[in-house]
Amino acid sequence: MVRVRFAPSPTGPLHIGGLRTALFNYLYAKKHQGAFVLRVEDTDQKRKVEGSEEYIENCLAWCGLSPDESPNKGGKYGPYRQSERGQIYKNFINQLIDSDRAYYAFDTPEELDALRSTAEINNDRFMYCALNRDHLNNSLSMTKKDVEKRLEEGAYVIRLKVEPHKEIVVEDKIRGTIRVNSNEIEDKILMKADGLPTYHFANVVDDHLMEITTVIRGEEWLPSLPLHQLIYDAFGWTAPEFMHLPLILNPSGKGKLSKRDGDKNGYPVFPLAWDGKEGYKEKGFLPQAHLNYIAQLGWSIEEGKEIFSIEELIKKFAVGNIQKGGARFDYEKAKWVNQQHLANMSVAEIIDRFPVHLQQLKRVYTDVELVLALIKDRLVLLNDLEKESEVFLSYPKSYSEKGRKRLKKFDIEEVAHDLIEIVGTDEPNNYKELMAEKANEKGLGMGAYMQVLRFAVVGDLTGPDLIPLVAVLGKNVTVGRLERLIEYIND
RNA sequence: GGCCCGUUCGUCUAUCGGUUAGGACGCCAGGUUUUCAUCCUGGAAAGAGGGGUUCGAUUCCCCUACGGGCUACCA
Repeated sequence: MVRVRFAPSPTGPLHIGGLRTALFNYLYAKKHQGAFVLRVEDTDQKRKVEGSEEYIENCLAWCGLSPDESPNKGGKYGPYRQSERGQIYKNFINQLIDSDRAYYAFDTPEELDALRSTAEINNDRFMYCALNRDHLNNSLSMTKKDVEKRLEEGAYVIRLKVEPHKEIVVEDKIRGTIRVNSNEIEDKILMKADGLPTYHFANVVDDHLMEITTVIRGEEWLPSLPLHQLIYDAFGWTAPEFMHLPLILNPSGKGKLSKRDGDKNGYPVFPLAWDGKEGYKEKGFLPQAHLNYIAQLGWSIEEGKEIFSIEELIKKFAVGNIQKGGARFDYEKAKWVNQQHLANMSVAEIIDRFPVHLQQLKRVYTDVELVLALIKDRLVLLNDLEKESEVFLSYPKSYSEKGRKRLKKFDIEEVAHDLIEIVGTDEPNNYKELMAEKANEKGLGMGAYMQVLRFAVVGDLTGPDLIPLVAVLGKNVTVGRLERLIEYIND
């Protein structure tokens, strides 16, 4: 059975890249009727950020990517929080010590820093490895007695004993075979002085214990894949298969998408609001539309088609179509995808699913469907519902400067009076015809009447289909707005 | 610096040796709607560079350039 995991660390909010990793894990699990596991990698207590674990769960919930096993939900492979698995790691690290695949090291961080700086000065790199481990303070270089003494004092780490001059061959489902010489790999720390494992160690132990069959994670992990392979080998375990997803890049400037990019570019990088900043939900994105767009970053789903439901994404998920290069996030296209999803929804569905955005409208109109039918095509984001509702709820709060200028060529007051007469005495069905007559009479274009009417009703030159709009507003309101415009003109 | 991974229109991408290099977003221009939006049609816009292999390279190989990632007792 396929088992995949999404393993974020609660060091802050989940961002777009993390969400896509979660999505791909979810799609892969569902496609193969497997399990989608959420594991919280909180072994670095210093970097832990309050509330971020809950935030991650909330994001997944908003998107409908609900895990089959998680810290909250539990499961038979738990606990699912690494901070609660301390004893497990201790047991397994002892195995490695006993089999001479790992060793104790007593060098202080300061000592190591010093070694690194000197190396850097000499245009070199310090690497803790077979070449120099005999000259450093560890259980391989020291006498047994000294080692015992240092162990009693505490303050030690455990390092992987990497055998030099070996070719390590790893396989990535997206990139193929990768070969690295073990001389390039450091004797990485597996257990820190605080008794907690590093990512590399906890990750391998947990993936093994949780029987993960496929590891789907970001490309930033690719360089440590050979190291992970070495750890699997040290235990004599078979490694799962790996898929390293291309990174999501910052649209402007350089590097991968980061927290700060949101502020700079004026759009969110988080699914939900965080730290007072709006997320995609608050901006009015539909979760399925957001996932649809994110899925396309680095994955060509199907030629000539862009809009997919989650069910379709599951059905079509295939490793072979995943891109190798990083993809830049494009907010404009993300919005377009949302617009398409909204357009594909029926008026009834929108009313049913987003009552919050329609509260005002419902208070005034008994037939909200009628109103929504007029504005549905104009919606890009869900929040546009409020914006588009305004014209149905209140007189124009202001008149656009652009509109003013455009209408200057007409005698607005005269046209408005004609319109009051038309609207006040006849039915919407006849408006156009009557306007045409008047226009003809005055030697004006039909546009003059339509535009002045729109300007009076909306306060701008854009808005829903005008005659149906006026029909919904009713005579009194429309005439009132025309009178208001005349007042404004004469002001 | 070292190691690893990448590189097709501005952006996301199609192409699995032979194509006028296709689509989408955005942009521009027309059309429909005697209004707005939607919609429709058209346009500009790409294989990083250099070597090979081949009858033929965007496609396969090598080099260079560029981009990205990693290089912590972070994940």
